[in-house]
Amino acid sequence: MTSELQGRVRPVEVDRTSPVPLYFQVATRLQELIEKGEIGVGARIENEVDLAERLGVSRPTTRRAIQYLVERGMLIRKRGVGTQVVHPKVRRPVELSSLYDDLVAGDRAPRTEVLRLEVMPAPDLIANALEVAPGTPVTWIERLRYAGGEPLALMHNAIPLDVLPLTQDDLATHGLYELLRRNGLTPRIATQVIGARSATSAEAKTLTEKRGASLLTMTRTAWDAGGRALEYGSHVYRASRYSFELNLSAG
Amino acid sequence: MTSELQGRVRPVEVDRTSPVPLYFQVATRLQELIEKGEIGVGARIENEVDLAERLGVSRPTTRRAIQYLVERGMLIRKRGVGTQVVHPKVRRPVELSSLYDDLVAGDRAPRTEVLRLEVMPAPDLIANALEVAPGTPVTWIERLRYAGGEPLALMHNAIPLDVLPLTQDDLATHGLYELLRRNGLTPRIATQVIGARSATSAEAKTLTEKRGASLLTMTRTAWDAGGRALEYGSHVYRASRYSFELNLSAG
DNA sequence: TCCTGGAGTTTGTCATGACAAAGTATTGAC
DNA sequence: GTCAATACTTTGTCATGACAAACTCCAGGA
Repeated sequence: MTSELQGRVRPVEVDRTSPVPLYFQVATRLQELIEKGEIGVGARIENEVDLAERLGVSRPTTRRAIQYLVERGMLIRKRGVGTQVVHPKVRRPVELSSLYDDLVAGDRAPRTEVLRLEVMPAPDLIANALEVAPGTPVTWIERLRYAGGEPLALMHNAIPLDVLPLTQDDLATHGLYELLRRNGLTPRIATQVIGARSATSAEAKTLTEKRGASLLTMTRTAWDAGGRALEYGSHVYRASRYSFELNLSAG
Repeated sequence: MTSELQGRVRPVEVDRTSPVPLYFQVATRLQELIEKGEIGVGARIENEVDLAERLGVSRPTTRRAIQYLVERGMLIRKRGVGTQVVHPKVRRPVELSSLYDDLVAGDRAPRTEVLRLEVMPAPDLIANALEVAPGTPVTWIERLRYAGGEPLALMHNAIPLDVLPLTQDDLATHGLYELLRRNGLTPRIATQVIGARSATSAEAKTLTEKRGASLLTMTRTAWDAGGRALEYGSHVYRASRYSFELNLSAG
């Protein structure tokens, strides 16, 4: 019960000429120390006041750095006690990225086949999800996504025409989210529903599954920072090849 | 193009005698105004400096209140532009709650049947998920969850014995998370994997589904603020009756 | 022995002041 | 009239100072 938990952080230098905010420099450095295990799980880090003084930054700056890691689930703070390492890895909140990006990052050789691409007036269901008037022109896309040479997912998307016109070539070589971002459209908020159902015979054939095989379903609507609906998607994944991973943290 | 977007917030009073932090009072009041539609979607709110002055609080306090709503997806900020309402409802991040709590909240009359409850040494898979030594004593639970009189989910959980001893009676009438919280154990971080598969004949029978019906699967490990693993769960849900809803926001 | 009270530690909240950076709008030159 | 430079607005970052609240620990009294 003495000072066994008093893991002291090593010197952290800040670069005031850098355009990177100081609080972020401090947070990044702390994160490195924790990920490398130099500050072990369970250890308390230096208190805010001392840490600030040693780094030559103000206490609010130090606080903000620590807060950043608290929100990511690495640290917890207790008033009167201190700040403790609870997990050596960053637990990201659920990410807002496309399947394509995920596969690229996971080195699973994605390929996309565009089955259909047409402009049509939005039916009620889609108009409702996108919060636009029924009949608003949208680009309707059906794509088959392969990974490692095998079909993985059948994807249906609707993108309002005035958000972004899309071509077959773009979609064959890039993820939808990448195309959105490239045009300055950044998804910021999304609502998703994840469920499951059995494959229809057409779906089974397309995905090279048996009829009645279990499929994961995901429908999503994504909005940009301005509150404009960018995309509605209704996808089915081969449950035998794919699952969703989530990291949650509660306030 | 004049000032149509300049929705000004009405007077907001702060109560300095209240134990509720000022930033939270301001945030709550702003949230109310937005939810009631008094500040419409797309409207800009007053700038930080003016708002602070009018409320008689400092700019950091105002900033913190606004930041709180930004993180919840109601507002977005742009440097040089201002702060804009993008959504009239709070978009909560994915919640860390149990199915039981959700059903109670949704008024779906949950009922729980405890099929099995025993203490056993943790097998490798579970020990691994809980990050404890293999063989550590855990309480192993199998429960059948009903909603609206019908079976909804078959739930398997492992709780380390030194975290919390459990009895059959407790579990029949309360959700697992409620029991944890009641004993001062608050889940703070969790990792989940959501997938799907076909029901085995035993599962189908228990859940009154046809053999081969699609089931949603969810495995989860939850940790408390101290980084201690509280619970490992492996559940299957009737896909015909249940799906997961998520709200995401990307920084 | 127990437990109550107070001192000390550490994070939580709040104020004030200052400058930087990123947009927007206006003005002026060509 | 068009375009570029400039002024202005608004949020982003940072410092300093102060007090409050929650927790731990130890000493003293019942």
